[in-house]
Amino acid sequence: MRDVAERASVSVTTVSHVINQSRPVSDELRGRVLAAMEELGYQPNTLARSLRRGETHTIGIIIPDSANPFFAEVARGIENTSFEHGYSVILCNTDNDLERESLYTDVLVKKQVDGILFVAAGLSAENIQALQKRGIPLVIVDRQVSGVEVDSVLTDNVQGGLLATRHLIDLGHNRIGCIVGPSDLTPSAARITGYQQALNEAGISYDEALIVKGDFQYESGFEAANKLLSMDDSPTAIFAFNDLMAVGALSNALERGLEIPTDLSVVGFDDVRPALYANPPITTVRQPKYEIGVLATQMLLERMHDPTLPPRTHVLETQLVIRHSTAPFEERVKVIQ
Amino acid sequence: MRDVAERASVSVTTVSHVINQSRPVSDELRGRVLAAMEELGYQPNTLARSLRRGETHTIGIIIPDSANPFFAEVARGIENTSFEHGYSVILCNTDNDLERESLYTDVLVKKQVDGILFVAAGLSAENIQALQKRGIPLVIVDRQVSGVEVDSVLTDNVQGGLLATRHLIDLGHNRIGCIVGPSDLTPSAARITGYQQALNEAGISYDEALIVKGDFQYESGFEAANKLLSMDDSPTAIFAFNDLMAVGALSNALERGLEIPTDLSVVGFDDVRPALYANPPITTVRQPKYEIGVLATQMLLERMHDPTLPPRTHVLETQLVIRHSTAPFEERVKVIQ
DNA sequence: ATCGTTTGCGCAAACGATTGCGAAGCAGGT
DNA sequence: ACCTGCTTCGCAATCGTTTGCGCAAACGAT
Repeated sequence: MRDVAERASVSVTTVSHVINQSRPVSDELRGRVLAAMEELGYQPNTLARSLRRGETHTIGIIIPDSANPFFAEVARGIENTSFEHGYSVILCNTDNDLERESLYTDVLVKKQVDGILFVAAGLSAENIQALQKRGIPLVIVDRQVSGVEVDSVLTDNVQGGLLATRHLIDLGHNRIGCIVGPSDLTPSAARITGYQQALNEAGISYDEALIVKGDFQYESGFEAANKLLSMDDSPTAIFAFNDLMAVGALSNALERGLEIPTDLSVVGFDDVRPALYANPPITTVRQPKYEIGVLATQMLLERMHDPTLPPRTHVLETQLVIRHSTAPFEERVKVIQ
Repeated sequence: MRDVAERASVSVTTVSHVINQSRPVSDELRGRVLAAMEELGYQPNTLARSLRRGETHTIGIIIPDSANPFFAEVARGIENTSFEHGYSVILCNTDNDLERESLYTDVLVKKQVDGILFVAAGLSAENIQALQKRGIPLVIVDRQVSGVEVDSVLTDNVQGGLLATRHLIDLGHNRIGCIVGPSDLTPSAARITGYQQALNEAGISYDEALIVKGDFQYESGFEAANKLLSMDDSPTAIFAFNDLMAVGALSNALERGLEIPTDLSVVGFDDVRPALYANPPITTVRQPKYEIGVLATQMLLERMHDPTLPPRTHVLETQLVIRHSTAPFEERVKVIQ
């Protein structure tokens, strides 16, 4: 910058001001400065600017696994809108490891990111408050953490559970297996609530035996379905709490020689590509993944620009996407292989 | 830092040296400094350090689409090893948009990243040389760009094409449809070479009509298979140049009522999860995706530490993963629907 | 007593920008 | 001739570190 100033015979102050348009500069000088910058191939040093300004134009995103199709979509939404607003994103995968999460959080604050997006993160209310106290803008995505006021965007998981279950009930099913996620996670709990609510509406009693726990991975869906389908009184439909597990369940059913959807209905959650790729394509509850990322980023940007904003929570609607893995239940004689 | 120094009654110099262990400091003073840091909750300012040191401990990764399962795996490999070595990664998706790619590249150099990983990027030899001239460490992944010496890691795509095609030939197929990628991309071209080579070995003539172009997405695989399978003399096997297209092809075949693998064999490329999830699970050519990311990152780190290193190219082997989408070809009477 | 080497420490100048404050120049009004 | 009010600009401080250089004390050996 000093070189530029010298070449244009002005002070660095003036150079700074023509770069940032932070003060009127005569056309004469502006021209000289611009020319000098051009000739020297000058590139402003973002680091120095950040140091002085106290902003890095960078945000951090803490996420369990960017290779998981659900989170991958969310991340793309985040990255895209960040880019549009001139922000870069530092990607931090935690694999649900709390230690790694807090390590990464530390790195981010040390790097002075302008804000942090916590996607399905495990941090506690105290952690959040500590960050807020330090003046770090943040928004929580896909997790509900009580005991603290914080910007967050989530989807209506109760409604999602309701939609899926009602759909199956409407098709005549009354023994509906449920492949749930880790019980400590808020989304899973909410979906169970929706499931139960739908059963209640229809006067179907809740059967604990039909609930099998998975971990949101394909393999666990396969195993869970294996349990459900080898029961004496096995369910005629399965509601998996995400598509990966639904696909796993589908595979297991197919492997047993079941016809889908004739012999078994399957519905998933999320609406990620694998649900669409499956044969038959799987009926699922869509979460607006990309939009979640977009919205979360917008909220973060707004908070960064105005830290006094009251905390807001956005709850997004889910939507039932009916494909070919669900069909009416028809009473039939059970064939014993 | 000044506060810490004051509280410990030492100079900031000493504080700096106890932080960086860059000079012997008496136990007495070190103790006082450490205590002061603790009491004040002092966090060193990474920005200032980077400015002074000329290193940010951050690398950039330029990639077409981190939501694509193939790239997602590569990205995880990158992120993981970066993390292990104390580096953060800035994620830049380009969607194969050259302008966005160069915009992002610009941002990265302005942010003074210590190095850049170009994954399947479209930059030219000139672009690379320009960056090299500016002293920016970089490595190219999954693309071969001629006319410039640069670190790069790629997979042996000729071998991959060979493996897949030989497998089908060994099963007795001699009309093998091929769903290729955009022809300007080096991996696709190499796989075609492998395909042709395998045909040659077996004395099977190359039939242009069996080659259909896709764009590496599911939908294009579906469409391409649609073309191939509605030919009069349709192929008995399909080799898709990535798994997404293979899954698309599979769906199309299934939709036509074909039995897989009895009526049609399908093999993919990459070995991403969707290939495993499919029913039947798809035979494919595995690329060590995660390892590619790991290796590329290691190479980048090495170059960063020693810029004088001679440019190296690592070529990784592929591996045939036989699953249930391929079977011996049996001559049979064609059923006309 | 003398001398070269370590060891331990601080001063002040970088690094590359931004910004408060004040000065200079010029026009117009009295 | 003097004051006022704009515009346009530069000086120098500042952001939070690192680091070259100089100095003094301690040490061990001659």
